[in-house]
Amino acid sequence: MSQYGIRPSAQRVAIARYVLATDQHPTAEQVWSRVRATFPTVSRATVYNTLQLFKQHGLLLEHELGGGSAVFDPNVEPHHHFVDDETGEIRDIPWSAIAVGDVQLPDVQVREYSVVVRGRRADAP
Amino acid sequence: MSQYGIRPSAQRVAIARYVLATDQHPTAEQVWSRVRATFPTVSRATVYNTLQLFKQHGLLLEHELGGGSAVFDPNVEPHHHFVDDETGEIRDIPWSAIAVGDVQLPDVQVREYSVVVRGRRADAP
DNA sequence: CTCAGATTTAGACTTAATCTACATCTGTTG
DNA sequence: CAACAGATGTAGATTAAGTCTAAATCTGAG
Repeated sequence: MSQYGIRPSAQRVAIARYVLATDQHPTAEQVWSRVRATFPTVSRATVYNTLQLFKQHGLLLEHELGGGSAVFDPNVEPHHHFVDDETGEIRDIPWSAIAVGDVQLPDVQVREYSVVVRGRRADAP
Repeated sequence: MSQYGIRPSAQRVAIARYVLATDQHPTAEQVWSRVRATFPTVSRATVYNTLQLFKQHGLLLEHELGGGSAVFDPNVEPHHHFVDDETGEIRDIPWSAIAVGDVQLPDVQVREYSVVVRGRRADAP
């Protein structure tokens, strides 16, 4: 973590161990709740601050995909997303799984783009 | 409006006149604020309820594209979105402007998909 | 006209997220 | 090692979006 210029405090390490390893796309509140299991005194503000810090240093991406709250994703490579209409669950889709042609818009410098897919599990009841 | 089985109360007409005609992608709070200018007694609950009603009847789409709040869009045809990193402004992109290949995911029934593009205006300071 | 059901209202409530003021920790310097 | 400054963390207040509730009002069928 220090390679990124982030001082590895105990709180930050506890947060990192969870959020940099999960593929669950947790919300900030879910991260807080999860981290408190092993670090009961960690405050909400520290979790929110640390998530923003990780994001600023390129360790995390923050997505808003519905459900009313932002989720965090340690997969910082370009990829697409699937959102389950019924459960809200989010799944990463590999970049190569969807072919997207040139994205050029008049008067726009494109920084990034991705496809958001919504639907349901084929075997859902 | 009655063709859709929606009783056209004065409040609903006032809301519809704004939100079904705009391309500004307003949030619910912005709709409320805008409608109050011509209908000062309309309540927040009515605006929220009516937006959901219009959405359920296919007159509106609701998008979450960052900025922390949902926006409403009377353009219900498939299309993509551009989000300005600096202003948060949202612009519709015609479906035909971006070529997207087959979207097929294992064990998933796809209901819809679209591309979200982020960047800045080319002439921004 | 009456009344049941639909609609609206004001305000309380919930939740995510941010902010603030103070406390604590840590690395550096003497 | 001790002291200090800056970085980090804390609890709790605050804000903002959105939802809910109970009561009031409207509307149209009979």
